[in-house]
Amino acid sequence: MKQRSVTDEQRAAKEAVIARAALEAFAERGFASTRVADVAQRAGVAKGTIYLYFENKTKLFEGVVRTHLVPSIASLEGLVAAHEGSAEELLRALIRQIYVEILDPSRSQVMRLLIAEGRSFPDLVQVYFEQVVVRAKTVVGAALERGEESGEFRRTSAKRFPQVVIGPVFMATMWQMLFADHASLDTQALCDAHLDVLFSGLRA
Amino acid sequence: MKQRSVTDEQRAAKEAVIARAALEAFAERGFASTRVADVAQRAGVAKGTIYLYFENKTKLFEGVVRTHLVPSIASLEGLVAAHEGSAEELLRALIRQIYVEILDPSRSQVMRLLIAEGRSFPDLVQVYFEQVVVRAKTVVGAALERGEESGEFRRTSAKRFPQVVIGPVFMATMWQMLFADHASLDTQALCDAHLDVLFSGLRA
Amino acid sequence: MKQRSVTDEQRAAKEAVIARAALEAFAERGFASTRVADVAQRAGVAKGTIYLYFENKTKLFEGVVRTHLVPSIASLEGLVAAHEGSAEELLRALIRQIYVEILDPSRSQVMRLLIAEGRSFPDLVQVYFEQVVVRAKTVVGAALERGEESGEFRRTSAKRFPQVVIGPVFMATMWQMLFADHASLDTQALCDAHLDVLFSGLRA
Amino acid sequence: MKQRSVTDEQRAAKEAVIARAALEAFAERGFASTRVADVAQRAGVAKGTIYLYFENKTKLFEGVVRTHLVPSIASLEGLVAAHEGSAEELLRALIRQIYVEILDPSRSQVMRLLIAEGRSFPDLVQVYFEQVVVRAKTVVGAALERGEESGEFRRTSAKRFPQVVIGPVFMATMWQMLFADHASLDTQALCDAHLDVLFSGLRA
DNA sequence: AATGAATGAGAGTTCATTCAT
DNA sequence: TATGAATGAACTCTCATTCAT
Repeated sequence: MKQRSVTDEQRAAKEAVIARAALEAFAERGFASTRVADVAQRAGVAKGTIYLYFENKTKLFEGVVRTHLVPSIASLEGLVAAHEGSAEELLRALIRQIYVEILDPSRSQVMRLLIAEGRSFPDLVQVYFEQVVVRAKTVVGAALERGEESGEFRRTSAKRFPQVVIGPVFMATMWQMLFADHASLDTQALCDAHLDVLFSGLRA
Repeated sequence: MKQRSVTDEQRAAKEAVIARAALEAFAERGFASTRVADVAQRAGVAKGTIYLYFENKTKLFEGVVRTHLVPSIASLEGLVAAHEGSAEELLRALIRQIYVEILDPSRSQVMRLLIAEGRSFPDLVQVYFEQVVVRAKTVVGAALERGEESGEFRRTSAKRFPQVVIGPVFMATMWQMLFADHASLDTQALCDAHLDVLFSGLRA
Repeated sequence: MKQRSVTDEQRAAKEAVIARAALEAFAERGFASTRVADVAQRAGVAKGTIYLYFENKTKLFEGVVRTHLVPSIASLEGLVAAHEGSAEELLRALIRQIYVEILDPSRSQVMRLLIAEGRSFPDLVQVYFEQVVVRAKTVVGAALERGEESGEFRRTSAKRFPQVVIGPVFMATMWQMLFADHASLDTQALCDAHLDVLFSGLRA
Repeated sequence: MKQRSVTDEQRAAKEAVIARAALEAFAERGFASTRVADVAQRAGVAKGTIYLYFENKTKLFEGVVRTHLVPSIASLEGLVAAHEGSAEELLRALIRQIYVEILDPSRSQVMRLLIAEGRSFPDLVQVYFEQVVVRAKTVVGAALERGEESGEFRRTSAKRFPQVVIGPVFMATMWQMLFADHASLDTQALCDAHLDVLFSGLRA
């Protein structure tokens, strides 16, 4: 048992190494242009070893993306569940947290990969939609709802369209990935500007 | 002369047919996964014919993207130059127009392609940045500035970050491309919600 | 009639232009690497025009080689038939003429082409063998025979192997084609040395 | 160490198999007409395997030719260095050895390839010129010189033109490659006739 | 379990040949 | 008769995947 468990740990560890290498490689070159040999080299293993951990290149991609998909939303949901103060405070905290999460390189790389390869991986898109997008939308929607209920926020149709609230965060991520070389954003200042305009716009 | 002009026209026409087919194919599958033969079939020509119009697959991609890159900003700049009413009216008109432009399939497909393949085509990214992004940013920034000057808008740092204003439009586009199958957006309603929140947030 | 004859002349003239262009192109790049479009450009006609004069690329090659194959031997045969002086004088004249003929660029290019492409064009090799090689061998053999009969030359087996007599000429041609850039031969001096050694070797 | 050395041997062995197959294929069809798949089939490996040993088709050709280029001259140079008898004996031995070397199929095939493809591979021609031609010329020239110095040979300009001495050997090779089917040479008898005429011509 | 040599399907590209003009 | 745009077969080269070691 102990023996096996050690082996399992080792296996999981190497799988993680490969997955990390794969994410970087895919993010850098896209799915089709990434060679399995590249991933192997980055991971410091031989080409054939990849196939001991992942069935094929497609499964490798799916595995890697899935791995990096889910974990971030729970913390947002936790914020909402735990929060006891004003709706504005809650929404501010949420948005700031979203900025943090989404600007994390491996998270934004996954988003980029989904935008790039989504057409070829509809299952991944669906998982992402259900596990991330819908939940994030729900969380933000709930905060907006709470603010309207409490009378803090005007009644707007924003709660039906949390995209209005999230849009700038999303755009900032894409901007950084594409244009950081040309004009890097001061995301902290952008976040402040975003919150300033947003809450002026929402307040009753 | 007439003869030649007809030939040139024909050439341009066929080049356009190929370019259109290529845009669709690249948008659907990405650069690397798109086979030249696919583009040919879509365009209704033989594989070899592509090479009479484009030097190679890379040049085809660049050509197609470049073709669809530029044209939309001039109309926005025209709006600003011609506008005589309030800053709010101007900005509303601008944003509505951006929604229209950006949601146009060929325009949004090009954006998606740039996000997907930008790492491999830095020149294209640069052109897009200079010809589209900077100009759009300038236009929106100018409208915000005008509103602050006239006292219509509060003094916020939004004018330094037009991304706050544009973000929702951008997100709507990406949403439609990725999630239209799962939950298509009512972009008209979203635009209204966006403008509602935005101008409440901006007004002095 | 006149009309037709003029047309025929024109046809023959253009065919000759194409053939000349083809010879140059083939000599420069070999059969497989020569593009029909290259020949057309050299000849100053359009690609399709070639096919009005030659059935296909292979026939073009065969035609061109055949055209340049035959004409040179008759003059040698004429020399032998007409000669009345000593066998040495005859053989000297023959060899000098062979130097002249064989070093002519178009003739040596044809030889090179046959060496290069012979395996793929056995018919051409056969024609060359029968129309050129055998006849040249016969001519030289006859001169040697005549010298032995007259007592001018020792009886050697050279008459069975005119290659011994011709070899240096042949080698000089190949040398010039391959090594002219590195060390061009003084073919006149080489011819003199050749004749010097040869006739000292042959004389009774 | 042992392990690695076995691997190296295996690698070298397979490379040699491929090189041999390639030489045959190129000799038979020329560079451009030879398909990499043909070489692979001859070598009994898959198409892709060729590329594990040679960068591309051109490098394969160059490698193969280079491999078969050099080795033969050293033995001739050895003959000259070691010889102690008469110049005639030396030159006879040299020429007989040249007949042996040059008529060896792989050697003559390489010569044919250089004649055929030299225009496209000037580097190979240069190597051949420097490593083979110049050295052979020097060796033969030295033997001639020695004969003149010792008073065995007349003073002729043959020593400036060893082509006069080598020509028949060279021609015999080409003859065999092109015309063996039509009239195979008795190279032994030709060599005898050659030496007979040559030394009668050279003797003082 | 790990390796990396070997495989061969598949892609980009070229070019001999055709044919509408 | 002459053109050159169009075709598609055939080629080189790559790379996901397998498998003997």
